[in-house]
Amino acid sequence: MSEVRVRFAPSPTGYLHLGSLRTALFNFLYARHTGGKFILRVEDTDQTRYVEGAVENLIETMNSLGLDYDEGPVKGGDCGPYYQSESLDIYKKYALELVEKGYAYYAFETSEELEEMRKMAKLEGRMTSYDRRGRNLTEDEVKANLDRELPYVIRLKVPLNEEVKFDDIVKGTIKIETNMVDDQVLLKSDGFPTYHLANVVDDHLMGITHIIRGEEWITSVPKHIILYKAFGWDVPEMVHCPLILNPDKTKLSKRQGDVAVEDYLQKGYLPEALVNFMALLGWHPGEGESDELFSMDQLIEKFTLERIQTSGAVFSVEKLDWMNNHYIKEYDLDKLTDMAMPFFKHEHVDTNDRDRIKEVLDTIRVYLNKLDEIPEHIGMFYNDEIKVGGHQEDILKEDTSKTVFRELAKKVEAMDKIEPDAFKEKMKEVQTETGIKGKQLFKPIRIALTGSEDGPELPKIAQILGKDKVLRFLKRWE
RNA sequence: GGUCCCAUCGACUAGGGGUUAGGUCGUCACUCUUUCACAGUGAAAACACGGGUUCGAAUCCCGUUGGGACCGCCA
Repeated sequence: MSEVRVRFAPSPTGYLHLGSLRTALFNFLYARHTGGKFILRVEDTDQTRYVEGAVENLIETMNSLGLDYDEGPVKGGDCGPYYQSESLDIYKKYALELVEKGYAYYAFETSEELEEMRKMAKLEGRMTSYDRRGRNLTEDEVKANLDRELPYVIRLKVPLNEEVKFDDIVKGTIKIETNMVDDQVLLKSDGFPTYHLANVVDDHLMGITHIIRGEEWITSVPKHIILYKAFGWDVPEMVHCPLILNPDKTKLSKRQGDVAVEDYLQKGYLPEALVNFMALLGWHPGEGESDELFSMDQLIEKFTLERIQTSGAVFSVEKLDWMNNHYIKEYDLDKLTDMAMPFFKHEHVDTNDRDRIKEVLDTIRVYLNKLDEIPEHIGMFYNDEIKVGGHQEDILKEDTSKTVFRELAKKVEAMDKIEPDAFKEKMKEVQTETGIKGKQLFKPIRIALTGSEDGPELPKIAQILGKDKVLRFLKRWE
């Protein structure tokens, strides 16, 4: 069997959609699993949707997720160009070839006419596709129109009364009557190809063996197969992945939450967690596998097309959060600190004191579902004074509390600097000496030091706060 | 509306003729921790429905219902 060649072919709309990420990931995993090639191709055939910097952004995002491609923009390869907008003449040549062979034809309707046609069809409850009227034009009429330089498109001449059948690796055998297939525009009046033409031509020219993409494409496969046959080309294997869904089971959309991978990265979801989580949406390693935490290497090793699910999967942030928290807890502290830096900076924390930030981060990471929650948890380490009110203040003003503060302060004063174990020891001593214990002992200290009733272990907090601050906070209530 | 796809706990899923239908997230309870979180233990929680086939169906077939995708000179 020849080498596997798969491609991820996004249109550069400005950001990487979660659904696209999953498609890219499956392509990537399959290529790496089989030792094949993963190709990135930019489908920029819609001039009206050109977005500045989209490709750079896309590549950057893919890189940060560890999805490196073998051929594509910037990197190059033997099957370029990898921007479709750079091979307009090729698509045109193929479109013309089709016309010549009788598999396609010129059509001269304007967008407005088509719009009208669709409206009527909808009104009458008919299929809204093109009514194939352009097929009735005589050769002379076409020639005359062309001579007059009327704007034209080239449309696919779908063979009527046939059945197109194909085997999808995840969906199984699918049959569609050609009468239901639209005479799709292949070449637009601006000279650009549509997705359908460009996709088929490029997939063939680039030697793509497996088309792995979202299920939303499944109804256009017949058009593509008709094209492959018209050209006399082999049809690649079809692999249509189930959609990723909103909680209401509709196709994942912007309206119902963040959909751009960049947004998730920015919020502090770790690339490893994102990859791990997305891989499990619509895919599962199979029987006997109860674990769900996989590194990229493990995913590559386990990934097969046959284990892709048939039905759509709801994107659940709760599980992503859990998984991300897991990765945050396990992550290399130095790398995590690097990633966390922007969030500290944003809170105006002195980022020169990296060691201290590292310590803070290490003690709060257990609380973090994502890095952007850092601000909620670091306040207590950077307070200059503690603000309390209500029943917390009442607790601090208890006689027993004052005793605790006085005695503890004395002991802290005698310390060189605060080590967690030593601090704990001192608290114990205060307990035995004063007879104050339990909540009466710990709660006031916690509130005095942090202004909060919960958080990480007190000794750890005391250490990070340092002797001076601890004393100052304690003495305020003596 | 037409065509196509899909159907196991709330979510992600395992299983795929005989199982107490398993795991993970979430939820709840308990334990641990003098707090919260983490961790641990446990609980509640599912085969959409109706017909076949079969000794036996969640599993195979058909239908119904429900959901979804697509029906652009967007991709």
